[in-house]
Amino acid sequence: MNTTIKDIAKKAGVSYATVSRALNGKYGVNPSTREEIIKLAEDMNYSPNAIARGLVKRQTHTVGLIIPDITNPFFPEVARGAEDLLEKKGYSVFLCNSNWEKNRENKYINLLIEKRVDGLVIAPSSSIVTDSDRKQFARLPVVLMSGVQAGCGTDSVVLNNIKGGFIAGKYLLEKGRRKFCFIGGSEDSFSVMERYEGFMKALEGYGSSVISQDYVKFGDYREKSGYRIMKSLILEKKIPDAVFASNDLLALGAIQAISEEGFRMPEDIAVIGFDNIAPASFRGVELTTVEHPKYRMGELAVSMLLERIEDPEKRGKEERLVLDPELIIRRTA
Amino acid sequence: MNTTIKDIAKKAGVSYATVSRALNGKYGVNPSTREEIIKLAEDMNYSPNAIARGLVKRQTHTVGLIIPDITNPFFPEVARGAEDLLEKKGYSVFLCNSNWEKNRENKYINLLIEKRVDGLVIAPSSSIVTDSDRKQFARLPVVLMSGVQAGCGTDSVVLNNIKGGFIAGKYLLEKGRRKFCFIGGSEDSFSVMERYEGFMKALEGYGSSVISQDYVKFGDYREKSGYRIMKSLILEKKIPDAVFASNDLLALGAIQAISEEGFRMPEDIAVIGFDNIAPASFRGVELTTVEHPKYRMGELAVSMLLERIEDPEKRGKEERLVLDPELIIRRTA
DNA sequence: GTAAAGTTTGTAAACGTTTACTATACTTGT
DNA sequence: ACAAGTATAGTAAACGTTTACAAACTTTAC
Repeated sequence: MNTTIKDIAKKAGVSYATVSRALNGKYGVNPSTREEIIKLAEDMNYSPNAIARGLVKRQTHTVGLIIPDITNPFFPEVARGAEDLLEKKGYSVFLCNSNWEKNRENKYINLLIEKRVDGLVIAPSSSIVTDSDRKQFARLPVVLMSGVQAGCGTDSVVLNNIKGGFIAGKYLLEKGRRKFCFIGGSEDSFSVMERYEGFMKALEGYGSSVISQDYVKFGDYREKSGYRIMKSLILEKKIPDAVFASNDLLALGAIQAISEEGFRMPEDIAVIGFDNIAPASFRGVELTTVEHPKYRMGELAVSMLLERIEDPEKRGKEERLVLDPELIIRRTA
Repeated sequence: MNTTIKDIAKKAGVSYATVSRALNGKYGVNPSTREEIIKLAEDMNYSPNAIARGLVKRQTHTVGLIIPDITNPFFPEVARGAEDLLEKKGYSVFLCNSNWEKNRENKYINLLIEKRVDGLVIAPSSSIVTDSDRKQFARLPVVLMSGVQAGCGTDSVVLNNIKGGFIAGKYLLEKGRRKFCFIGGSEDSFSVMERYEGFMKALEGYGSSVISQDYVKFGDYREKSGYRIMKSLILEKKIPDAVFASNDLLALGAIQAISEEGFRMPEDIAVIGFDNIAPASFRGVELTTVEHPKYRMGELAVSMLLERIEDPEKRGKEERLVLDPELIIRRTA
């Protein structure tokens, strides 16, 4: 069994209140007894029980981080940004993969509330915030990240996706491209649609001459999906001169199909991805893409959360932090 | 304030022991009262306090996962394997990045012990297990992963690195390569040295004619390091016909240097990496490498840990699970 | 009709802390 | 020498559960 404060008290011949005070550096205990107690604690291999402390203090110094999938190269950086700041502030973090399932996400939210985390950072599996979500979010500070609609009723930190799509489209246009293709992840995804919207906005004025609806395709967020979409487009003899994918994985898949079919990049077809995940910068890939400050996003989300945990005043104002994207020009466009 | 069991008891007009029993599906409460209590709990938005429960049951259904860096593409898969199984078993997981710092790792171990996790899965930042480690590990079930020496005194799941190095060397030899280069991460890393050892074993009988000491280089585990090492080797006119890197990131860096310098792969120089991280399979990369069952490793480590948590009998036997590597032949060798 | 057994409920202690309140023993200043 | 203040320590309640034990009531069996 673990040593407790009472064991120490007994050995030191004092009450356990004194031990608590001594160990927590509180005012009002004789320096010599304090010293003795600290030494005793060390000798007895004492480790304070954070569970018991959490019960009385009603806070656990723990937060939950719910993301769709840590295996998706977008999220490790977000997680790292979050964790680094949390660690510095003395918090621990529960990692939860929702696996893009609303159901698993909800189960986790409930579980974390039961475990009395001090707050929640969520990169939601789906853009829509349900009533049941809202009910849960009322119980504790929550900050949403990435792909969250304005007016969702919760604090959030997001990317300016519209701008991201816009700068990609604008660049391609300036490079003289005139036959565009858009490959998106899920049509239900808010951020995908925003990127699409921004992209189309850049193309305004050029109208349907530069992008026709059968060059706009949706799948899931995976490489394979980008590959399949691009491949079948090419096989149908629909050859664009520029492809904008709503994320890098999709773009990577598209690249694979494009080079398999013998087209050169960017000469024949230019490709721009989104997010600037690590593999995008590898030699032999060198994907032109839109930078998404992932680490920063995780960090900011946590910083907002901590503010709200520490100061209840700041809660419920539905603040929205918007990060700026940036075009990273490499080989493929 | 959150609803407690007592609030429910008051409203239902029963003692709170009864509420506890009802909610936990324990034997011995009248079906109709139980139903009423459950309904009441729902209406009152009751969420059981896992902290309080943890205090009395002396278990938290929580484990800690300490890894060097979730941003390193090796670890997300490990983490996912761990988390998937834990989730299924009703456990939550603390994610901790040691950032390869022994100091941060130790801080985390202490913190997690304070938070009374039921067990720990650690991918250590350094291969050596110190006395202070051992002292902490005696307090709770611990399973070590990856790069852990036999005889370290703790249960572990590892890869057969020697075999991994061996099959890489053997394959290269069979392909007629005769001028080898080895690029390793830290020399202090046990798994790097094992991979080296296996590699050299394959080359036995050929002796120093095929690999000289100035073709054996160490750096850190990052892409940049592989790039730098390979680049300077080539600039010194030391041109091997085969490179074996102790991990894929290093190999990716080496590839970059090699193609920048105008050599063809595998014709001029063959490259084999290690771990088979996701980017290794991308088009334009297609790195030949040694598969490391990462997801499985996370899963197995957790499964061992859970065994030990649930059955104290199984503790302290220093069991060692060894996974088998496998050569994945792609473009670069 | 009653003893035995079973069902349902309540009481109270325990888990390991923190902390408000109280009590005692020293210091000071006058 | 004594009132007032200060430094140090102790007591006990609280945090929200679970659970051993006891109590009350209901069935069942004969």
